[in-house]
Amino acid sequence: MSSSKVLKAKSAPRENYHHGDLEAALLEAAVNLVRVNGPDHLSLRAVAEQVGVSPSAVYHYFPDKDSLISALGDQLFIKMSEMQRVAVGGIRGTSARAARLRYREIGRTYFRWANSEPNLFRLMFGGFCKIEKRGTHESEEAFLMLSKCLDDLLATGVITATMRRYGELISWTAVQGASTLIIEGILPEEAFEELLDGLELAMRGGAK
Amino acid sequence: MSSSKVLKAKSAPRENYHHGDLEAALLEAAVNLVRVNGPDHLSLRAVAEQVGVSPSAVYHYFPDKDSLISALGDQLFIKMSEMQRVAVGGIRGTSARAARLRYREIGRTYFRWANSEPNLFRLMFGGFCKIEKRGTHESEEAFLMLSKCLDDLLATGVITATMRRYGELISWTAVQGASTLIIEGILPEEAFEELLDGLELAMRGGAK
DNA sequence: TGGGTATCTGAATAGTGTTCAGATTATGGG
DNA sequence: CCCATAATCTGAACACTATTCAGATACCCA
Repeated sequence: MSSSKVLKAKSAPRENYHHGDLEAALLEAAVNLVRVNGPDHLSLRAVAEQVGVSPSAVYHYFPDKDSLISALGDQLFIKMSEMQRVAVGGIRGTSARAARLRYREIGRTYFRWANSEPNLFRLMFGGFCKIEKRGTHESEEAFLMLSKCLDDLLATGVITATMRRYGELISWTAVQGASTLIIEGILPEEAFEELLDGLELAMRGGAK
Repeated sequence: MSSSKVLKAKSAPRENYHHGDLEAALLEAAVNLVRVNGPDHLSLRAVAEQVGVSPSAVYHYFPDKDSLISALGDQLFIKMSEMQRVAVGGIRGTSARAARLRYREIGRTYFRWANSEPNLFRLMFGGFCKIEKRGTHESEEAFLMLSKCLDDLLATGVITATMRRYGELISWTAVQGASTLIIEGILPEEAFEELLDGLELAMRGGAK
């Protein structure tokens, strides 16, 4: 199945027995394999082999294969919320225009992440990583970012107070759902910008 | 891992060599296993064993394990759109109230399906089944049902013409996303009804 | 320097998807 | 009715997987 041999870890190609910090190297190797082969079809042995270590070595850092995947999921949630912070931070200003751009950019970043790395997105939201308390925490951070963005929209008079109440929920779920439906080939890619148009319009109105 | 032995296929417990129609029996066994163990962790051998057949027999009906899963996905898409038809058909009348109830019921049925069988939902939308042309077809059928429902809402003056344009996209993606986020434990279950409230409100307004 | 400990290996077990030669049964034509 | 042919299923094999554990290795601190 594996047509081309991948090179070992870049940080420590052939160190003496003890590998600097395996845990990180394993996660890095795993994320690359998942990206290519999907969250199912991840092989523990392949991860170990790519790092240049015995399969058994993995079990000193993760009790399970599923635990490795869960840890990977946590890492991806953090990475994703960092991308959001960068994206929204890149648009400055207190004008209504800036607030609207920020709103759209939050959604776009979410979708771009999903669309550029579908297999990682599937890992995060496909029931692979058992979220106990960690993942929820990171998700709430992204949620707060969206919440703050909607506050700006309300302050600048772009959205109504009524829709402010439901804006978070609708925006988040719609962007999440669109990401899934598009990467699974059920919705066309162009649908996403259209969705953003619709969402912005919906946020404007909504009063009885 | 398997604590309790499951009984053989009900239709033909121990027929003579040739099993009436395997393909259906295999799919039925597979859907039960996926429901319990998740779309990953599905074992071809376990499917064969539950039907009471050799593992090799599967390959006369499906070239692959992934093909079996894809076929299962197709079946689930059909089943889901049938549930939608039943749900929306149960609410009759041309009043605005009936139209609103239908709108909510479409979303609820979608979510109820996801929430009651999370592993089947994950199979459908988690990148397991490679949709070529089939899955899209069934999805479009469900899409048309929602579309017709929105037409009723427009005709009875519940929603504005502007939001009619984006209503399908927003509603579908939001319900899809909420289903995912809730079954993965990221959003609380109560959020769904709140989302429906918000969606209904959003459909009402939206005009500039 | 030596002892203790964290780290990693090698081999073994049980289970997986997949292939293929051959056994078994159904089916249709004489 | 019987036989040849085709469809269906089995058994064993291969390469691969996760997981366990006794033991080898290298680091670190006393």
